Amino acid sequence: MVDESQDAGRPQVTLRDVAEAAGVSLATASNALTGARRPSAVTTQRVVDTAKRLGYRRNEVARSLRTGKTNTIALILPDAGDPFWSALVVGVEGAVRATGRSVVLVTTGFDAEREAALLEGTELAVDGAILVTCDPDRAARAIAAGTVPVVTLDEPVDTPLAGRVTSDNEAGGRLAADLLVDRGGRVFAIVEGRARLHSSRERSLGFRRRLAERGIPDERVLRIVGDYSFEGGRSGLRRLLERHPDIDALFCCSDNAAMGALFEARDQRIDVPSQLMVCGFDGIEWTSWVRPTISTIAQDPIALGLAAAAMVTAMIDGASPPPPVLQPVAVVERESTAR
Amino acid sequence: MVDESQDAGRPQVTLRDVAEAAGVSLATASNALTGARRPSAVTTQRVVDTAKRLGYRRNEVARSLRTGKTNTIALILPDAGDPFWSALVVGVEGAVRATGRSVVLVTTGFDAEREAALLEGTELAVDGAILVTCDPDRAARAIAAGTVPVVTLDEPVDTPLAGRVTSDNEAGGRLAADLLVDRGGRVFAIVEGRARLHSSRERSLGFRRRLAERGIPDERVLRIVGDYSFEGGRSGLRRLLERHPDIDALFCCSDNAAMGALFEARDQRIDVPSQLMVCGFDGIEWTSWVRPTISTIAQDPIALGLAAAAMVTAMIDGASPPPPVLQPVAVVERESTAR
DNA sequence: CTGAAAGCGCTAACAG
DNA sequence: CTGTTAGCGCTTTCAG
Repeated sequence: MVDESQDAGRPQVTLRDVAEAAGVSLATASNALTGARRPSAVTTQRVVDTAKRLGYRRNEVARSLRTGKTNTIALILPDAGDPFWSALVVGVEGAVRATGRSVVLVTTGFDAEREAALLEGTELAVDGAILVTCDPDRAARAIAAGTVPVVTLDEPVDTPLAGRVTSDNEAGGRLAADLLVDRGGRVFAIVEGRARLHSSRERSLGFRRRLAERGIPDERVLRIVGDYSFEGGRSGLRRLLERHPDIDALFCCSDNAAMGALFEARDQRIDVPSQLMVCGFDGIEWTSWVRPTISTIAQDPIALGLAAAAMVTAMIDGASPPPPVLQPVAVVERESTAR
Repeated sequence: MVDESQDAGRPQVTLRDVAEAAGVSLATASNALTGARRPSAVTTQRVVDTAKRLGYRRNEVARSLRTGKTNTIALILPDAGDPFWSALVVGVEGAVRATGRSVVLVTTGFDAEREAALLEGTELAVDGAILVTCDPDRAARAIAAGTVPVVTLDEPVDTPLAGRVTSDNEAGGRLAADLLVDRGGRVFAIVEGRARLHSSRERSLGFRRRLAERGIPDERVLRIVGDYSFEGGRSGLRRLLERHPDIDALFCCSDNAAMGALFEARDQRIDVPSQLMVCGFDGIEWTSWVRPTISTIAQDPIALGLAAAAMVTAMIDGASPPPPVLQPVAVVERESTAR
């Protein structure tokens, strides 16, 4: 059954083989190739040449066992297929790679227990983890029980034990409010994400606070809880309209939801933007590919990935969780709010 | 500088600690927890309880060094942000996870040398690799020089050393041809992907062979080399129209390109589908979100991931590369070809 | 500047 | 059924 004939022909060339062939000790060979302590130039050269000649490949696992570092970071998220999250994967992977490590990608399918098990368990053999949680409360406990440094990304988790990198969700909500007010909105509504998500609460809060500052009191802002999905936006708008057919300015807490809302409006023969303005959140590519193109509050997934990678690196090197990083967001104004 | 105060409070609990606390030998403790050989129920229970009490976490790195297996598969691809590839990431990650392994995601940004270095080098410490290549020829050489089993996915590589899982690209091309002929196309054109990609060649070949069978000889089929990107489709159609303004049926070898072509048509005030029909390839989600919705030849990224994971698993267990797997594709007919 | 030796934590022979 | 022992391949004191 288990034949293990791996690469039957060539047994692994070890550092010992190289050392013997080069006529130096194991220690010198190691130093020549990996170089904590640099041997003489001529010795180094001889070792390097011998290694190449023999086709030596360093065994990273043995190295990891000895050094206690795997040079690997876990990226844990609910779904790598979501357009915004896949952009985040790109940002994180690039930034982590730039630190000389690689990324172990694990998706949880929105299973909070699985997410917690990954954080608590040791099944992963990584130096640290970057987490996009689907359940901040459960994650907070898991992080406390866990053993490697964790940076929460995009979706904040309320714990001092983890680093935190998010977009400035509240500022984003405020920008959306200004946009919709400036373009002449009168009856405002919002499709929020799932209630337990801080990001959604902050976006909603920023939106409503800014509306209040612009003269629209909170009790006049219609709210519904959906989620960040296409279907969440679609059914969210439908339910809103059932009770308030006069809504003319909608803020969706994700672009997926904005997309869903757009489809619902089309089905109900409500023209966007003349009858209903729509503003999304995230800034994913296809918001510019549909008609009408969708105005949105854009996050910067590359910058988010960079910040998360830097933070987890610092924590691996022994730092306590640095202060939270808040990435700026930007308004992208398009047809869906053009009056 | 390097303080390494990791988890300063608690030093790692090793298996030896557990064995001592439970009053058994190291071997018995190992067997109780990992169980190649099952100790008596009572002993096992005692060890398990002790491990839990001490907060023991198995060191996967040490285990890997001993067993020679990392339980990790590399997924190497040009860009995890591309809509189709991100679907593929989802498929592969899920399938690999189901085998009890995890995925190390590495993107190459279309850098063939980097891709080759990953395949040849040892920087990765994985049991096997699933490769979506950007340069089949370079990859073939790298695979020969490499040391772990490789399965090429989606984009075939011409080497007997690697396993191969692809969609039935030629059949897909034929389906596109039938669709466009059946809907009344008269002047046929194709925007191909980059010349070195086998997938593109096969899609084009299937398309043209089937057209020939339906009475449209190859020399009447207009061809242009673009790439799989949005911009490739957009500029591809533009260049085609410059020379042949009468084209009325277009096959794009990717959905991204079909999307670009749709935009070019809109800019040139060419109505789709009445003046120009467009068919894409891949089956990504947003082809159903634009107007007109785009007909396409759908691949099945979940099935592809499953097949690739199964194949690489078999190869890790010592099998020679199994025969290539060809996944079926399916026509998805939508507005862009509705006459 | 170089070498000898210890040992990271675990599994798998081999004995009892 | 359980224990003893020998490493997996590497880095890193500690001596010379």
